Formats: sequence, structure tokens, C-alpha cells
Amino acid sequence: MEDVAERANVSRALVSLVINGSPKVSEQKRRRVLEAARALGYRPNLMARSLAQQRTRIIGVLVNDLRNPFFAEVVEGIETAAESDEFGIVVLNGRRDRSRELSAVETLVQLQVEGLALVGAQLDGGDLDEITDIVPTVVVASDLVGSLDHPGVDVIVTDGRRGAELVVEHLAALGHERILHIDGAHNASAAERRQGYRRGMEAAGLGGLADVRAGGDDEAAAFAVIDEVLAEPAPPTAVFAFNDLLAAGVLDRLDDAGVSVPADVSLVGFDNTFIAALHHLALTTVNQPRLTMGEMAVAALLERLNGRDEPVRHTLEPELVVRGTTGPPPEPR
Amino acid sequence: MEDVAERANVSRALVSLVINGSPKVSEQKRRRVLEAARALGYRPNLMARSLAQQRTRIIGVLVNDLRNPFFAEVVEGIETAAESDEFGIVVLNGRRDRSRELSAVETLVQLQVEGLALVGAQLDGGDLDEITDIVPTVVVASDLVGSLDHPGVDVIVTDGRRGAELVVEHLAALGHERILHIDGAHNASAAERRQGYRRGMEAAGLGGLADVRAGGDDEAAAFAVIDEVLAEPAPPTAVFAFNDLLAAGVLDRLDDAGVSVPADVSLVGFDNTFIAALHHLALTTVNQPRLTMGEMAVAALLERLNGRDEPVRHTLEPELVVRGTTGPPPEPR
DNA sequence: CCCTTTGATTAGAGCGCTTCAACACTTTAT
DNA sequence: ATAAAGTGTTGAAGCGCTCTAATCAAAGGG
Repeated sequence: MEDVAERANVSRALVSLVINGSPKVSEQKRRRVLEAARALGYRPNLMARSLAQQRTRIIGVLVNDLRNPFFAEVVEGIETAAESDEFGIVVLNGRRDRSRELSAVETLVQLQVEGLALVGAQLDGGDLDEITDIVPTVVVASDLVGSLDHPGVDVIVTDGRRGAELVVEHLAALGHERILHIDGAHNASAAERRQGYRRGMEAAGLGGLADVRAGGDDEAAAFAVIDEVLAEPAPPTAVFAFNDLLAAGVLDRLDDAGVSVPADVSLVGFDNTFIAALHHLALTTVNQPRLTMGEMAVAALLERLNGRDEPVRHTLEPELVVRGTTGPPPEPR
Repeated sequence: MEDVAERANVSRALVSLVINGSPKVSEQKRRRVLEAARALGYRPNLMARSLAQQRTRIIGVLVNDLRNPFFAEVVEGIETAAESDEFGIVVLNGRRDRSRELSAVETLVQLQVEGLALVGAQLDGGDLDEITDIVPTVVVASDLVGSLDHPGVDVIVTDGRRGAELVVEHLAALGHERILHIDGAHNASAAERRQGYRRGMEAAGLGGLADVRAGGDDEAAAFAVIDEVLAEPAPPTAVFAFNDLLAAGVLDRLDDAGVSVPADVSLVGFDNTFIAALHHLALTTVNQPRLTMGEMAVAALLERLNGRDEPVRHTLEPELVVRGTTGPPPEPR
């Protein structure tokens, strides 16, 4: 910067003004500065700038698992929205490990991000105690335990309970009774969906048949469960999996076992990732408006930066997407 | 920091030493400082630290498209490797847009990253002219046009040419002759695979039947091509798609058209993403060692930081993974 | 008993930028 | 003509940290 100033015969301060597009610079000097900058290949140092400016224009994003296309798309939504507000984002990947998530949040805070978006995070409210009064925080696509107590935390979720109910309603309407739910284990939104499943079963008068088994969040987690239930005397006629990845695993295993979908068993996922849309799977699933969620997350953070004080909670409506993996149960013989 | 120093009755300098774990601090003062820091909820400002230290310990990662699981996994490899060398990474998403890639690189440079990893980038050599003598750069999973001319650029690729040859060899060995290649259009590694395809066809004595059509890098790109070829008098008996996503699209469309795979048409993808492994697709594909690629990328950057001057180029061996979408061509009738 | 050595601590400059107050110069109003 | 107001420019302080060189205290050597 020094060099640019010298070459253009102006002060360092003026170079700064030009770089930041201040209107109160004469056309002549502006030109001189820009040319000098180009000639010298000058690049402003963002670290120094942020330090001096006391702001970074960066939103920190912590994502549960980048390999899950669902999260990747939420992040894209965040990025798009941030971009249009002239914010950058820094994405850190928790890779399903809570302690990694914790240290990632710490890193982001130290990076002086102006807002924090936790996408599908497994952290609980306590982990955020100190954080939230340092930086506005929004929890996306997962319902942090205890986030209700945090006046500093906004929440953007799709109503997982309702989504699960929709699934059960759909299956019950088709005539299914033994509907199994393979859950997301410790996953952040697992509890909600379990709850919705139970409520749905009860509402359909199937409360006594409710059956939840521990799953996880990828294909492999489904294998053991499927093997297990197929060996039982009255296996389910329908399976509601925690998410699309898990559902894909279920499908694989049913396939292996020679069980055909949906003729013998119906299957439903959750998230409506592109995987569900592949014709070969044609998975019935529940859509979450990912891009919207990302956009709303950014909007919430910006509102906080503009002074909003009360927490906000947006619950989006899930939508059942019926494809080819659901149908009436097989005729009992 | 000032406050911490005061509370602990020491100088700011000592606080810095404690925070950075210097060995030359008495146990007593170390304790006092740590306690003061905790009491005050002190968090070092990474921006200020980087500025003073003149280093960031950050590797910038530009990725072509985060939604493609292949890239997401390469990034995970990079992250893992970086982590174990005490580097952080900042991931920017080009979202398949070259101008976005360009500005992302600019941002990363201004962020003072110490190394730049371009994963599947579409940039060409010229775009990097200025960059590479500012920051060590490694190109991963794509062969930048003109990267050969850049002594500042390292390259980590899987041999796409060989991979494509393997595919053609496999199909030819099964008896296929009309093997269509749907390419990756402007995608960075498309040219290489096209070339491998052509070479493979010639080697198999099928040079005259080589047929390459413009595809892209997601499912949708396949639709038009499939519709087109199916309408022709002698449609291909095998299709080699640029990547797994594209192959999934092909599969969908063939399905719609009532063409069965592999009985009527064989299909091969590329990348061996988890999608290919789904039993329902069971896509024959070519594996790229993603994690290794990520690790090698980081290794290359670190070597540069330690003074290596000559460019390095690692070409990894692709591996054909035969699953269920390939078989002998249908009997001609 | 003084001088050197060693080890722990600190003052202060500096990292590259922004920004505020002050300044020089024009223009306009009086 | 002079004061007031407006433009464009600059000097210098300061952002939160690190790090070198200097300082200080205690210990060891002759």
C-alpha cells in the first residue's frame, strides 16, 4: 500500500479511499492510484482490513456433514444469500463429531465472524452459552436441545414432527399398520421425527404398533436393523427412515434379501435430496426447502446485526413427495 | 488481552507467551494468566494474530461444486490432512461458474492463505499467472489447461485417460462395439477422459465407431443425449458417462424409455461416489482415490512452503470397479 | 565480593489497513 | 474585499496481536 501511494504520489490514506470506492476522491487521483495498484499487483490484506475496520463481513458456517447432499444444499442457500448481502462465508465441517464441532465454533468465533450458522449441529444449548452473547447465532435444520432457553439463538427448521406425521398418515392411508421407524440416533433432528412418528401412529390408531429402532445417518446404519426385523415373525410392511441416505441403505438391504419395494414393503425417506429423485430409487420422501432455509438463516443473522433482540423461530412446512417406493401393503395370505 | 494482563498482573507480552504455550514461562504466572483468561472469557483474535505473525496457517480451497459428493470427499481429505499439520482450511464454492471461481481465488489470496488447492477448478493457466508466484498452488482432480507451463503449480490427478481406457477395454472385452461417450462438456477433466475414450476405442479396433456427445456434470445433462441416440437407427449398446451423476441421469432416462440395463445397454460412470455403490444403481465405474488425493495435495503445498521449487505432478492410478450395469451386449437379431 | 550466566519478564515497535480530525485550497455568499 | 461553506487530501492514531531486544532478578564461578 505504501508502494502504491508512493508510485501514485499520494498518501496511504488516499489509496485506502480509492480502494474502498469512496466518492470523495478526484477522478484524476483515483485513476492514478488504480493504475499504480495494477502496475504493482497490489492486493489489499483482508486480515489487516478487518482488524482496522473492526468487522469482517464473514458469516461462519458449521455444518454437520458435508457429504450429506442435504447439508451441502443448505450451505449453498446460505452462501447465495450471504453473497447478495456482501458477506462471505467460512464453512467448517464437523464431520459428525461433536468435539470437532465444538472446536470449529471456537475457531469461527476467534476468526471474528459476525454471525454463526449451525447447520445440523449436534451441539447442545450448554455448548453455546458463552458464544451467543458474543456473536449472533442461528441454528438451521436441527433443533438444538435447550435452544429455547437461549434468547440469543434463532432457529430455522422444517417441522420434523409434522413431516413425520405426514409420512405416517400417507402410509396408514395406504393401509399399512406395522410401520417401522429407523431413527437418526444422536442426530440433531432425530428426536423430533421420532416424536412425530409416534404421534402419527397414535392418531392413526396404531399406537400399539409403533416401533422405533436405532439407526444413524448413512446407508450402513440401516443394514443391521433390516436384517433384524426381517428375521422377526411379523416384519413391518412399511419403513420410515430418518433420512434419504438411510433409506437408500434400507432399499439396498431389502433388495439383497429379495424383498421387493413397494410390493412387499413400502419405504419413505426424509430430506428430498437428489438421491431420492433418481428414478431408480424413486424414493417417497419429505421435502425440506433447503435453499429457503439457508436464506432465512442469513436473514435472521442480518436482523440481529441490525439490532433485533428477541429470538426468532421459523418453522417451515414440510411437504410429502410421493414417488415409487410406497404402495398398499401386500395382501395378507 | 490488555484486561487479562492487568488481571493477572503481568504484561501483555507474557499473556501472548502463555497463550502460545511458550516453555519459558513460570508455572505460577502461567496459571495466573490462564485463570484470568478464563475468568474474562478471553478469546484471541485470529485476524490480529495472523497480521502480527505474518502467517495464517490457512489453506484456501476452491471447489468446483460442493454438491458433487466426489468433490466433497476430496475436500474432506484435504481437511483431514491439513488438520494434522495444524493448518485450517477455508473452502470456497465455485458452483460451476468460472467467474465465481476467479473471484473466489482472489478472495483467498487476499485472505493471505498460505496455500491454494483448486479442486476440479475450471480456471485455466492464464487465470493463475499472477497468483502462483504469490502463493503455492496445487491443482487437484483436474488438469488445468496450461498448468504445465506453470512452474509454480503442482498437480494431483487420477489418470483420466487411463481410466477411460479401462472403461473401453472392459466394454470391448464384453463384446460391445457401439460405445457412446457422453462427456463432461467444459468440465476440467472432460478433455482427458475424451482422449482416453478415443484411444481406447482405437486400441480395440473400434476407432471408426467412436462417438462423443456433449454432456455436462449432472443428471439433467444426460437426458437430451439419451433421447437423441435412442431415436437413431443404430443406438449404442454401451454408454460411458463422464461421471457418476451423469450416469445416474442416463440410467433414469433409459429406464423411462424402457431400455433395460445392462441387458439392452451397458453403462459406466466415473468417480466411484457413494451413489454408484447404491445397490439399486450398482453402477460400474472408475474409482479415484479421493482421500489420498486430498492428502497429497496438502503434502505438496507443505513441501512448497518448505522450499521446494520445481513443480511436482502426481498421477494416481484409476481402478475399474465392476458392478451391475455392465454386461455383454444383446444378441443381434 | 564482583562478574558472568541463565532464565523470566517486559517495553515498544511493527504487521497493513482504516478513519478522524485537521488542513489546504476553491467556490460561493455577503 | 472577507467570511462561510464546501472539496479533496493527509498525518497520525489505533485495531489486537507478536517478537526482538532490553531489563531485571537470581544463581553460579572465579
